Amino acid sequence: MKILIVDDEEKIRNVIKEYCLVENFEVEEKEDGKSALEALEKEKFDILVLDIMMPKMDGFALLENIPKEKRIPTIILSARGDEYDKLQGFELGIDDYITKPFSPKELIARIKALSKRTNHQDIYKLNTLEIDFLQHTLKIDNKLINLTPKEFEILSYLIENKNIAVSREQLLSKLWGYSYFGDDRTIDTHIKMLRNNLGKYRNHIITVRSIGYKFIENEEE
Amino acid sequence: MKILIVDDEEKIRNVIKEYCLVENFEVEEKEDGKSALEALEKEKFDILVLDIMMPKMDGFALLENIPKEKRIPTIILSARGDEYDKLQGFELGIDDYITKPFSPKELIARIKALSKRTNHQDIYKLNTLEIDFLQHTLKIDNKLINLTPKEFEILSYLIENKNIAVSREQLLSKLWGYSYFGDDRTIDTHIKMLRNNLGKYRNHIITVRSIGYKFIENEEE
DNA sequence: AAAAAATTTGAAAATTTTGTGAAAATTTAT
DNA sequence: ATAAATTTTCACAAAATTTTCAAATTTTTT
Repeated sequence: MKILIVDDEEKIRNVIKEYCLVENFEVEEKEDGKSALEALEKEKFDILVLDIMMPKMDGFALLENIPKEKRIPTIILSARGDEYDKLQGFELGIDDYITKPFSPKELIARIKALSKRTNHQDIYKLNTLEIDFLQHTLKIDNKLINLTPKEFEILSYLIENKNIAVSREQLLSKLWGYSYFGDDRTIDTHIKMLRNNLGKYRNHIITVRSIGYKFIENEEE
Repeated sequence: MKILIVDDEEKIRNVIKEYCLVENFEVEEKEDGKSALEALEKEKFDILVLDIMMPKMDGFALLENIPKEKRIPTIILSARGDEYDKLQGFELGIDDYITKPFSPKELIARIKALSKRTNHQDIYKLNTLEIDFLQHTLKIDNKLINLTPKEFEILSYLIENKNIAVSREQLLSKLWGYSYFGDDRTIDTHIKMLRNNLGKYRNHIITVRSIGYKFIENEEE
């Protein structure tokens, strides 16, 4: 999860950033609209946290200037009780709204909630590979591939964290649950089966030595 | 889809309307309870979006004054944190509520969700399989199949959620009720009977291992 | 180049989950 | 009240999945 924070006050940015890092969110911070726009141009973010009151280009102006196809779920930070802000913001299609002063915990909660309701993909496609999370199915070349539950879980998790190395411990704790006392290497066996089942897509699962595995979207060098 | 919006604030109405139009919903707006009642009298709406706090006749009063046969799925707009509102509203049979300030995107999402769960069809057909949800009948090859009530409920639920894996817990909570302390496996037995009764359509009920079951529309390769 | 470390792999063992028939319990109809 | 129908429980078999383990392989380090 990658978050862009735009606020002119450094203190606020730092607080938010700190909390985000605890949650393992990737964070980029900008202090004005212009540099924020540049960042949005270059990188892909999941969520935008945006202060309304900023010198030069304010939050609304920024929103208006984001090209349509680059718009992302946005949480607005604004001064308390500013009804006018709210309405304006709504018209521009913001997704949530929190008034200053706010508790960083609440902001985090809202970020999570927002990402959950916007980034809930039902289907993931990569060329002819297609995962339907609702149906619990994997298709390759339009043919159903039968995955075991664990294989499906692992694949889902890797894809949720695509392009990110996921450790064995992480997999174990997320997919097996808190107290698992089995062999680390169990995962390897599942990965083996998973790779076999992925057929020609098998090398999208990369082993990251001494860490774990990652699912890559683009077969890189 | 036709929506009636009742709110005394013009700005809010406009925002909602705009978003609804993007979704191709038909919209009618009223600014008070009285004119809303008249509109409900005259036209047929699919969903009512209703502000609680209004001068003269408030939202609750409006709900109470809608004749029983004219009542429609309702989403309440209420001031944040007003717990009392929520409860009162629920007792009157509202279907969802959202607190102000709200994101219009979320409202749209809720409207869609609500319409999905209330506007269910009366009849479902798949080749020569035909379910009449009103009559509670199942026909295959034009022959009546006698299902027990539970079997019919399960089949209905699976079909309402066709192509989605449904967990045993979900089935239990939806079909048996909140607090059921029986055996999970009861469901399996019902599924067994259901499959037998479905005859040649038996393999439209797929078991999703470690989850539950799903009804698939297309027998996939 | 050898040793060490980490991963892959195949096969077997252990475990879990599901299908099914029959009986018991409960509800509904006669 | 009795019979019939429905629902639930249960246990065992069957099927599928998960785990273990050790040898083989690959990669990294010394």
